[in-house]
Amino acid sequence: MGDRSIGEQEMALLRHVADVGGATVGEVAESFGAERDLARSTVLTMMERLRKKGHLTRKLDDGIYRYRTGSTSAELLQGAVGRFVERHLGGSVSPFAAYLSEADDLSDADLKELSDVVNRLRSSRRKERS
Amino acid sequence: MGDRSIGEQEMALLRHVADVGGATVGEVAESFGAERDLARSTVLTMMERLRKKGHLTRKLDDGIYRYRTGSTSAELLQGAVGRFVERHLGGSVSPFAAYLSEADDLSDADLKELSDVVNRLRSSRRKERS
DNA sequence: AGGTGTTGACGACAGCTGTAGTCATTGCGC
DNA sequence: GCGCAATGACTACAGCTGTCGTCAACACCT
Repeated sequence: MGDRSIGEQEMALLRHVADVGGATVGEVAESFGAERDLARSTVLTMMERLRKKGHLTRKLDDGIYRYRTGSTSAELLQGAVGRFVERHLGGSVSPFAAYLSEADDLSDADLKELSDVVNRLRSSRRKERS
Repeated sequence: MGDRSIGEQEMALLRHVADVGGATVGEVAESFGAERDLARSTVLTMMERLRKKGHLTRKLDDGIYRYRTGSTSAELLQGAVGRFVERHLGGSVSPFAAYLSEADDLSDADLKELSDVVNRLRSSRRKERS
């Protein structure tokens, strides 16, 4: 178990499965796999590795296995971000701020979202300090 | 060349060299290497790999090689963040926002920095739209 | 019965990373 | 002159990821 490390392509596949809410190897190969030009066996191998690592579960359904994730796509991403911040940035988000200030292709929606989050955090800080 | 991929430990080493502004293998082994319990040969191997990949340069100085980075530690981190956002988040910053809103150990300094950046971006947006 | 497509399970291989051992050279102290 | 420590260059190897090929078992269609 314990072995929860995950690669980039694996994460993409995992999110795909999470997004469609469960899928068979054949289905994943036709959508996700076809987009990236992967052989069916490649998709199968990745899904089985993810299962061995505990990121996917499967259940026999009508004769074929249907795979599912335990988390939503958003949760997976959030976890990935957390690991990244922890491991690469040593827990500080300051480098991320530096990146943002240079990002010219930031969408208005992203900016608003960030702004909202920051405001929410700020106001909750104020409360705690009182 | 082109081959600029980099691993986690490699990035840490690279940043260390950037931070001290250039160092010999022996020096890196004694500081960075000792902290992480790495053999001198391990450090040497990593530094040479980084050099082959173009992340480090070296120059004979008093009989021994002194290695240097082309970028500052901050720039390296920023690049890492950029690659992460690009590859894992598909260019969207929204998952980062989700992460932030859950991060309870965010420092006041980090929060202020984020807030400042967001404000700066917002005001420049206003200007552009006018 | 025979061909065809789908599914599952393995085995395999290459490239990257992390980590180290070993060997030859060289400069320095005794 | 000799031994020791520092240096640099190689070689090596294991684990993870990404990618497949192949084989066997079934299910169907004709």
